[in-house]
Amino acid sequence: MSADTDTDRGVHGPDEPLTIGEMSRRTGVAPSALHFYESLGLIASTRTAGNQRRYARHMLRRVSLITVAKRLGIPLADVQHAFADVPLTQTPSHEDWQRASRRWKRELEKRREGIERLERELTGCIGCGCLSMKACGLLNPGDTLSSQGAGPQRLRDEDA
Amino acid sequence: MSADTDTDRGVHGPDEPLTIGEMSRRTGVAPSALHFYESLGLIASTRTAGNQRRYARHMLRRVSLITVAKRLGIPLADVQHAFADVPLTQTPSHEDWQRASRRWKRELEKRREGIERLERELTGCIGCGCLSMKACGLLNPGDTLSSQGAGPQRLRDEDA
DNA sequence: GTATGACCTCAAGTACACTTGAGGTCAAAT
DNA sequence: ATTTGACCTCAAGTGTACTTGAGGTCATAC
Repeated sequence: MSADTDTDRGVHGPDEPLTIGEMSRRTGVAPSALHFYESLGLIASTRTAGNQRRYARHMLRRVSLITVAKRLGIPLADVQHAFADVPLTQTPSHEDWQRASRRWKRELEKRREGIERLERELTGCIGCGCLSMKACGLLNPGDTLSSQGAGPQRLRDEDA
Repeated sequence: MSADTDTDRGVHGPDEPLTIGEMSRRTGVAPSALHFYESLGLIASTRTAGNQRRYARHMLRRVSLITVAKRLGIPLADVQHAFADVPLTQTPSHEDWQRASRRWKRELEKRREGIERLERELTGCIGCGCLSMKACGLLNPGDTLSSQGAGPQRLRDEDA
């Protein structure tokens, strides 16, 4: 409608949905991956009369969050949970995204704290060179304590 | 030899190597995974006359670091790099581990900073609810700026 | 009206990180 | 000597996260 020279379709008003190609270019995620995410229910699309996908704009955000999660090593299953009550089929409200933001933030905090703990411990190790010494508490799960039973395994606690 | 009642073998002096079962129990990593890591050259073992693996004690550390890396979503290929000049076949020196510690620390720093940046941005988003609004800089790679060319893609910068 | 590029589905393939299974050996205890 | 549990190799299977390809449709431009 508006005379314009975008690549795909004439540029749309801010409420018009995006084609899969547009989504892909804007998020940097391959169309095939978008198909895949949709098959998992992480994102959703409507279809045109001719069966082509159209994405509401708020899907950009979802896709971006998926990308971020991937960078942090968060599996898609967990991402699904983080999106738990952000509506998929209609534009989410402020409150929806706020709740989700908080959830993401908590997740990030947990990860950051894990890293920070490790950094502190490694810093100690750099000082004393103890990654090669018995004294280091971090990566020494039982060297001199081995015969004393169930104890050691310092490194496996935090999944629970 | 020493009369003792450990599960595998009588408890060994602090310099004796470990069986794969002992490694597995102490690190929490399955024997099959240890085989696999060995096939990738991430760890190494000597063999007994009867072709069974024996692990030097410093391998515990390597395995633990691999485990940590996995928790952080670091791929094994990168782990290999982080171990670049920690000797595999002989006990690493102080300096070897110090260099490695520093490398690990830098890696952790990078990850933490990525997370922190994201946290800051998300905190802003929680305040304003803007995960659903155009004003948010974080997850809004080009909503209103789309037709202006190559620009957006805020979320893909830091791989390089 | 026809060519071109973007899109569709579905099946199969790929890469990573392992696990499982079959078939057989090793080693400590009885 | 024989049993038992730990170990060996090698091949194939699993789960996650996609990509690639074949064969065909849609939509816009000329």
